[in-house]
Amino acid sequence: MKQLNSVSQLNFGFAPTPFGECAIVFSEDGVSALVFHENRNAAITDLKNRFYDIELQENNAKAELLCKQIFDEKAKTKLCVRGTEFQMNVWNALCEIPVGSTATYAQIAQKVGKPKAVRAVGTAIGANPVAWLIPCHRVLRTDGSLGGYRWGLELKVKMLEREKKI
DNA sequence: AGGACAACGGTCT
DNA sequence: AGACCGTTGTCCT
Repeated sequence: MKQLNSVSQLNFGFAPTPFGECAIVFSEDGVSALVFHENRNAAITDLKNRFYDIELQENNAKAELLCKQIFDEKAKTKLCVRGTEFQMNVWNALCEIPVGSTATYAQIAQKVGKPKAVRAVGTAIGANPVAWLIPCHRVLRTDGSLGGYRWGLELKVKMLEREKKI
């Protein structure tokens, strides 16, 4: 996955998904954010926070096309995100969890070469900017319980169930 | 099965 | 420097 470096402008828009409406931020280089929200204002606040230094241009038509591609087809979507080196490592590790299976926070910590940084892995996963595409929902606690989810545990469960069927 | 708790490491203020 | 966290292992009841 690519690192988003200094750009002045990105596209964003709202679009329907099987899990409710999402807000998505994107460019030629790939998806920079995909978030769920209670209402559009909350989404905008969230995104302005993440991209405080970048101008966001609304383009819902493009956003809908992109989401169709993401959730209908199984084509791989390019990613272009911003994060610390540690976070990038963690997110890359998440992308290696196969569809339909799960991993634990401890396993991810192991994978990024910092077996004791479990707690930090948790926060890094929580900072994931791109729901679904970076499959942070596939990470559970070591004891098998759900752990947390930034956009609500209910959504985490829905995503896991949908993947089970594929 | 479930609660309390210390230790852990990255990130934010 | 201190606090916050999508955790974990251990030690309880």
